[in-house]
Amino acid sequence: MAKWLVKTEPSECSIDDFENAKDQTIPWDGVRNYQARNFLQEMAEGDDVLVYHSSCKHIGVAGIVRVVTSAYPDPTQFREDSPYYDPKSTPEKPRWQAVDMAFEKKLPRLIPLDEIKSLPGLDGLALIRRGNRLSVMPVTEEQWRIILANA
DNA sequence: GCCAACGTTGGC
DNA sequence: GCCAACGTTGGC
Repeated sequence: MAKWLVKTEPSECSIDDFENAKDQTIPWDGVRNYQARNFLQEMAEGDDVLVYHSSCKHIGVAGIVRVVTSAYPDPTQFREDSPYYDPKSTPEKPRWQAVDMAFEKKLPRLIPLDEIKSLPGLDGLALIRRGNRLSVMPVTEEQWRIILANA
């Protein structure tokens, strides 16, 4: 099973939204960056994902969700009324992918970004590379262990 | 609200 | 295919 980290603005979709949805799944859509999309495509059912809250008061890793589908064409790219509409996408040649995710758990406490930055052994993690804007990224077993050991 | 860093776009 | 202009991300 691969492991991942996704960024989200909690005002859009937070770990609490997942928890409140409980048995339902939430589509992870609206990703409009090719590198991030490629990672979405690599995701498989059963993969674990760290949920990172960005652009908010308490920035950091807030919980874990699970991938419950493989990637499929992101329906929002075809909807003209969606902020994620992409006129260059067609159902025959979709540009963007989505996966469905389900709540796994909320961490006992949020692990703040500055704490993650201070942990040794995370130099390779895209999240803390300077100027990084990637919203979907792989996490190695080692990085996963280091981050969660701090929860 | 600021602004550095980055990705994308489009003219040439 | 280059690169300047522009828009967006995201921490501070």
